[in-house]
Amino acid sequence: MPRSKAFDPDAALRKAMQLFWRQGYEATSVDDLVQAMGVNRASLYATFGDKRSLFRRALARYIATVLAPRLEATADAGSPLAGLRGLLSELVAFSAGDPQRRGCLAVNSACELASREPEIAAMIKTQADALELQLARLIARAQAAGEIAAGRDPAALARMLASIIDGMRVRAKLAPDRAQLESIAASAVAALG
Amino acid sequence: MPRSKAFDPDAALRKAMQLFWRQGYEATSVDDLVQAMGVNRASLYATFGDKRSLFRRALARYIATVLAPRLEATADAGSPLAGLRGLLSELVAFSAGDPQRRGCLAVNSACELASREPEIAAMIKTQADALELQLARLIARAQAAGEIAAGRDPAALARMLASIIDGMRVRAKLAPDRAQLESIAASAVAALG
DNA sequence: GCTGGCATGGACGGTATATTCCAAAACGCG
DNA sequence: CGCGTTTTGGAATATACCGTCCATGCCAGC
Repeated sequence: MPRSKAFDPDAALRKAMQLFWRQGYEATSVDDLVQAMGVNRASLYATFGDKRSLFRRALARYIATVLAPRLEATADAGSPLAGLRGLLSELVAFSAGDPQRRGCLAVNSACELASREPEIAAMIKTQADALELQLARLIARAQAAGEIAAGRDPAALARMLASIIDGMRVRAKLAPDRAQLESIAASAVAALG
Repeated sequence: MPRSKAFDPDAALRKAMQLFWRQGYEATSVDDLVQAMGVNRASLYATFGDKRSLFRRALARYIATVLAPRLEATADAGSPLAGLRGLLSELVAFSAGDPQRRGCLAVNSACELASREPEIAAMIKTQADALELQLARLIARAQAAGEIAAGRDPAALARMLASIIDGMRVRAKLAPDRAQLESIAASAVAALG
C-alpha cells in the first residue's frame, strides 16, 4: 500500500560514506549530506535517523565494503607472505593514488571521534583487532612455511605491523609520496624476519 | 600609555592548545575557548585573530613545547639506542597514562584537517620530517656504535619507525593498553636489527 | 478509480556559531 | 591628576545548523 522510496538507500549511504570520508564528521553538515546523497531531508531522517546514526552506518559500511574485503583477500594470495605483501602494496597504491588525501575513514574517525564516542571507538577497535588477528595468522603461517624467520611471536609482530599500517595512513594525509610509502612497506616486510 | 592586558597571552594559548587537543578543531567552539582560556571574546580576537589562526598558534605551541623537547631529549641519552628506547617509552607512558585519550594533537589534526588546510599540513609535515631525520641520525649512530646491526639504510628504518610511532598514537585513541604499547615499542626496537 | 498510507518537498523553529561593535573602564605617562 | 590609548564586557549581527512539521504527491491494492 505505501508509496515506494524514490532513492536507493544503499547508494545514498555510499554517498554519505564518501562525503564523511572526504570531510570528516564535524565538518560535514546535514545540508552537505542532503545534497551529496540526493535525498530529501525528511527522507534522510526517516531512513537513517539523525546525523550521528547516519555516520555510524556509513562507518559500518566502510568497514564492511572497503576494509573487510582487503583483509579477506590476503587469504587468497599464493602464500602467506604474498598475502601480506599484497595488502601493503594495495595500501600504498591506494594512498598514492588519492589526490584528495582522504586517508582512511577508520583512522580519521578514531582521531576525530574515538575519545568522545565510545560506540565509534568500539567499531573501529573491533576492525583493528580483526586486522591484527589476521596478520598474526599470516605471520604464523609464513613462519611455518619458512618464508620468514621463525621464533618471533606472531602476535607481537602483527601488532607492530598493524601500527605501521595505521602510521602509513596518517602519513598519506600529509604527503602521499609513493616511493616513501613503498620504502615503509618494504621495511615492514623486512622487519618480520 | 596603553591599558595593559588582564590576562597572560602565553597561559591563555596553552589553555587553547589543551582544549583543541582534547576536542579537536571543529568540535571546539569559540565559546568553549572563551571559557577555557578565561579571556574576553574581543580580547581573544584582538590577540589571536580568528579561530583558525588561534588554532595554528596552538598547534605551533604544541609542536614547540610538547614534541620538540622529546626529540631533543633523545640526544642527551647515554647512547643512541638508549635515546630511541627513551623516546618510545615516554610515548608509551604518556599514552597509557592519558585517561582522556587525547592522543597526539599533531596526528589528530593531520587526520581532521590536513586534506583541506595546507598550512596545517605543512606545519605537521615539517615536524614529522624533523622526527624522521633525528631518528635516522640516531639509527646511524647506533649502527656505528654496534648497538644494532649495520648495513640497513638508516633513512628507511627511520621512516618505518616514524610510522610505528604514528600508529601507536592512533592506537592509543582506541585502547591505551600499556602492555600492548610496550610490546609494539619492543618489536620496533627489535626490528631495527 | 478510489482510498489508505507512506514518501516527498520545502518551509519553519529554535538554537548554536563566528565575528564585530561600542561604550565603559583601566592603565601608563606627562 | 588628566589624557590618550588600549583593553574589556557584553550586547548585537548575521549566518549556519540540526531536526521537525505539514501539505502535497505518489504508489499499491480493492
